[in-house]
Amino acid sequence: MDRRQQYREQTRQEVKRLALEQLAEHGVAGISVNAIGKRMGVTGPALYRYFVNRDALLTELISDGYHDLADTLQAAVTPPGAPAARLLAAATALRAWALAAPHRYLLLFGTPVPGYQAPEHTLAAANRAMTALLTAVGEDSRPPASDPLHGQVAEWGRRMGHGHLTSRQQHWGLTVWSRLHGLLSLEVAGQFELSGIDPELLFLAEVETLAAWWEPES
Amino acid sequence: MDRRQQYREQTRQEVKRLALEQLAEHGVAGISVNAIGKRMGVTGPALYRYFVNRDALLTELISDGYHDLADTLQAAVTPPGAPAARLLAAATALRAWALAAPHRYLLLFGTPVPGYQAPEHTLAAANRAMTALLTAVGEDSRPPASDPLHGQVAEWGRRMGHGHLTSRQQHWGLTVWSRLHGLLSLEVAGQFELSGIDPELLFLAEVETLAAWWEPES
DNA sequence: CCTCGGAAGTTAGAATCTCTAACTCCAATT
DNA sequence: AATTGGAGTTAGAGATTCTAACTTCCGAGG
Repeated sequence: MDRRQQYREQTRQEVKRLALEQLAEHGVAGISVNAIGKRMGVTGPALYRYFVNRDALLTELISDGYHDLADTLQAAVTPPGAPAARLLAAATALRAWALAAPHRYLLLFGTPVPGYQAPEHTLAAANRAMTALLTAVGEDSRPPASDPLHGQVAEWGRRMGHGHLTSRQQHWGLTVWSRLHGLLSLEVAGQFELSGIDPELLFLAEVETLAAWWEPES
Repeated sequence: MDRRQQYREQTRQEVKRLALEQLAEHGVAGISVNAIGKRMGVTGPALYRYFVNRDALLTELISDGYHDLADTLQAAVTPPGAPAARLLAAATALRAWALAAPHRYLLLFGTPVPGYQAPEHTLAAANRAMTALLTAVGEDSRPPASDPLHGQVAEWGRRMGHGHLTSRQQHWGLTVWSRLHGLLSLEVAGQFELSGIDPELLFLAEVETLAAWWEPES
């Protein structure tokens, strides 16, 4: 890489780092090109050399976020173990990741950015995160189902590159994901704040319920 | 009510109506005081006679939203029936409500508005919605549990005015709520859009799983 | 019926934002 | 050494929310 390009990349990273700080402190609306420039000791318009506009910056933050989450989940499920243990590891890692930067979690999975349309590249990152979760789900000895739903899920899995799993496993993975996300998004949005209920206990109870899936059928 | 106050109230309602239109069309960022004024044939600053600031307007939309949702859920669970049927009714009503105005759903349960702090009045409305859902949950013949979690839930239920239900029922209600919200928030945020999976089937499958709770224990 | 107080609306403007255009300047490459 | 192009600057357009000062006008009370 060219020396110019190195500096350029360095600056881009610094912009994103500061943007994440502002995101953490003041939410997505706090990500201001002018403010970031000021923090870098530079005027606002200078940054338009590095990002075509504010949305492009946000898009890149989202994309990076998906990749970071995928790495985290992948690391969490890498040590092999019983499915229930892997699920617990993945769920715990997911929650830790979400709570470490709530605004970033919401940036990925909350209210979508108005004009934003996920580019190919981002979808791939999102898929990596999903695949990591499906890895945690793993085995399944149940007979395959053949609803219309399972057909759609199977087709989706083929396109996403985890067609080797049964559609039941993939559906189960989606269910795991949506249930964990349900609790996490409520927690991160502060809905439990005044309730006196510890969201962690709620979360762990849900994980336990999910883990029961692998116990012998009744 | 004074005639002046009548006009005033009428204007306030019109502002909120237009705000909801803009919300539906362009998201929360599209709610602009100036734009609403223009649509009403009035300059922007005129509206500050009716709402102290933009946040106050948003807050009122949120509050109204909770009340509307509570009414909807209450109506859905009013015809008595088997628990599973009531749950299906409530879940279907909730989904219909969310899909009828996705941006409004996100306004209530998505990324929180930056400076926003729910006023007492809003919490009461939110509680009404929760109570309607708990009504759908209804009976339970399981023995009570005594985790720390169930203690917190029971305490919360007492404060919220549904202390007559067992903590298990209340916990179950929270679970129902978070699972439905998990799927709905993903659907409303457009996460299933390119997957080829029909979110309704996913939703109904989850409702079915929830309904199985009332079947005799294994 | 008539006055008058206060509500409602206007314009002007401050402070913020994103983003464009034109310009300067410096450094690396040729 | 000359040139080219990237990086930064200032100026400014067009938004935004919101305040302040001013005008107009209507409903309520005498």
